[in-house]
Amino acid sequence: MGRSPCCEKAHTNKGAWTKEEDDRLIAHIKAHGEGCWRSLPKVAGLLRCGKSCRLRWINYLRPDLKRGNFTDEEDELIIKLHSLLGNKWSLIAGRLPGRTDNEIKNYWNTHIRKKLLSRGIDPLTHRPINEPAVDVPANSFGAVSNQDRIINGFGCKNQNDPDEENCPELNLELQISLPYQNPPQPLDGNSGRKMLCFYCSMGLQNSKECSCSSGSSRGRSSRSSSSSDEFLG
DNA sequence: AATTCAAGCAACCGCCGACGG
DNA sequence: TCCGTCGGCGGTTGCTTGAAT
Repeated sequence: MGRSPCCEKAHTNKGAWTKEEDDRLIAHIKAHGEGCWRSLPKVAGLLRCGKSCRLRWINYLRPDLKRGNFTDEEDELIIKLHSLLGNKWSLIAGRLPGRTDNEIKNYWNTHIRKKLLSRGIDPLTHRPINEPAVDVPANSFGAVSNQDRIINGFGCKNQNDPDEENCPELNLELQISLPYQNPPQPLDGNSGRKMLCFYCSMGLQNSKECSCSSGSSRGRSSRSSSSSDEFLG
């Protein structure tokens, strides 16, 4: 007695998607929206598993996807988020508009891991590689010490009292907020570039510590709940 | 020019939690 | 409360492409 398969595998295509399949999927979603993935293939006339359709749409066909290389800013943001969240790719992707969890996961494994290794940082723990081994759980999420945060450039220690946290906002007690979208950003007077404080770069515009601005409004989706609205609240 | 190897990426697999009956 | 279904997620696989020999 195993779990029933997600679809009838004997009559589904696998492997790379053809242009025709893509077109069918796009046309169907444009006409009917993202409805029930399980029934979508049948309705759309696709010989594909519903999961496969969903993956193809989310990772490749969605119109709001940002294709192309990652910027240095995106690199650094991914590194910061990974040090805080671990391999929670969907959460990380939520902070990078136009990027998908799969894309970020692949990018991490192929580029950022090497980048960190070349800096002498263990991509798993975000610790210096030659630092004496400490008892670190396999999952680095939650295992990142204050020292690590300082090492990685977002120290939150109170300089006067190392035992006191200055950043209650970084209590990532698994309260998830929605991806922030285009918060108001002050301009750097010299370069004209938009400068974000750390809190904004992490999507924490509502943070008391935010030095950029206040009162920004953010988009909401149907999945939001009153508790998850208050990220780190 | 042919072959081998490695890197990059799209797609698949299986597990888990949420939800509804 | 239990059970089945579904969507979503993270890990992994395998194909494609380009570099090296």
